[in-house]
Amino acid sequence: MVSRKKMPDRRRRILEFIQEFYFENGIPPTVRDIQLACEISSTSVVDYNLKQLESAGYLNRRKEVARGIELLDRDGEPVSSAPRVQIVGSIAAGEPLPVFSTEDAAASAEFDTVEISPDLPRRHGKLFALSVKGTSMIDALIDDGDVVVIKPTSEAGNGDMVVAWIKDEEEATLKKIYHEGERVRLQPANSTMSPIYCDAENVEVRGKVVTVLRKYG
Amino acid sequence: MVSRKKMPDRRRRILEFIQEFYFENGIPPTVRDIQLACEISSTSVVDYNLKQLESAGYLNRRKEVARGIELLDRDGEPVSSAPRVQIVGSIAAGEPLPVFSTEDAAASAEFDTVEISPDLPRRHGKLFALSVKGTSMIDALIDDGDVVVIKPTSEAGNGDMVVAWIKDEEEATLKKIYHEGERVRLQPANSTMSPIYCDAENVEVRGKVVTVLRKYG
DNA sequence: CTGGCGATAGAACAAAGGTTTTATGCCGAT
DNA sequence: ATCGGCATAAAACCTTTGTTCTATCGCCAG
Repeated sequence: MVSRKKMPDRRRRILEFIQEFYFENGIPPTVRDIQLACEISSTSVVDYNLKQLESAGYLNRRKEVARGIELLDRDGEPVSSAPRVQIVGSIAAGEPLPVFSTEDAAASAEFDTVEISPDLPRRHGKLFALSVKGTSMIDALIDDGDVVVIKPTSEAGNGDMVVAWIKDEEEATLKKIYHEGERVRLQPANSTMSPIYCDAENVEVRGKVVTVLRKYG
Repeated sequence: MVSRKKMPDRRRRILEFIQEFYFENGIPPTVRDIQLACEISSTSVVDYNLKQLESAGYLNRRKEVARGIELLDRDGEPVSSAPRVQIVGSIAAGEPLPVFSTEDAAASAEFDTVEISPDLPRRHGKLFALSVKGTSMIDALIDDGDVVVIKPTSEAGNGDMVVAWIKDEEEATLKKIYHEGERVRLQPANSTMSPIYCDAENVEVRGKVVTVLRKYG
């Protein structure tokens, strides 16, 4: 994998400028745009730093193409203007959760997708989605038909909204999680509802909820 | 305004290619990319058609800039890769609603914005957003801190989720609306809750809710 | 001190790509 | 027939922009 540490100031500045420029103009900057903005004396210096950024995995350069810089997200994927995530299944009380791994999802192309805001993959990397079946998540303010976007992980900090699988109930649910020693508190997002307490052994975190999508009309 | 009718086949093809190319590559095509893809014998023909498309309001051309084509949406606004809508205020029970008109919002630049999925403005045109203060919309499955994206309109069909202002209660709310003769039924999104009935005269629709944004973490 | 390495410079080159000029075929209106 | 607009052509032109070459500077380990 690519190293992601100490980057020279100027290099960081260049990268930030590219992101900002692309965001504002919808096209990548030229080498000379960068040169000007970052007060660099020579285009060759820009080129040098771009090459460094490229081999560090921050961006891609289309050869001999005007404005050929292509920004990459943390997984090395191009930052698309209309990112989509796959809906790998549904979540409902009492139904097993679909297994979702990066490989699986990439391999099986036959899933629905939803378009999401571009900054989500920028911030969280690879994401998946589940559609919610039924109103069993209503205490988490999530309705039938809503789509929850999930960052796969088995670790969760206190207060994270997670996809939790409660083993002995055979039930999947969306709750805020709090580790309290031997047990786990699952708190509905709806503050008027009461929490659930479970044995820590009995709860499996499958992912963190990044956002909820609900469309009307 | 710009006329939007009978467009020569080739011109339409060019426009579609630009959209497709930009979508797939994240950068606009060059004149020669278009020439090749649309099987046109000369760059000048492409240029000619681009000029036509430009004066018809479909796109913008940055002069003397490589890959300077900028697609415009139906309002003549650049199709940004990361569209943002302004949060023109907040919505809460018992507080007046901010006035939102296209002109107002464009003029006063000092608002927060949220990034939204690009297909929303494509489908709905100009949009606004309100941040929800307090838990008074909890029956509509909308939490404190959520942001609702709104298409401004005073008309609403049955079943639309709308921003409704109830005059004599001096209260703004988010509900599904149903016209029932002399009166209006305001139905919470949460199916376990009961509807409210109001006099039709007493309810003002300010806009339709297009989507709800809720972020975790 | 000194060779090596990361970073910077200045200048020039060459390909990519926007723009222009001039000419031609195809109508529909006069 | 013919004039004018619309659309198409071919070729050249020239700016923009990626790329390369060579040299220098600071720093650090040997």
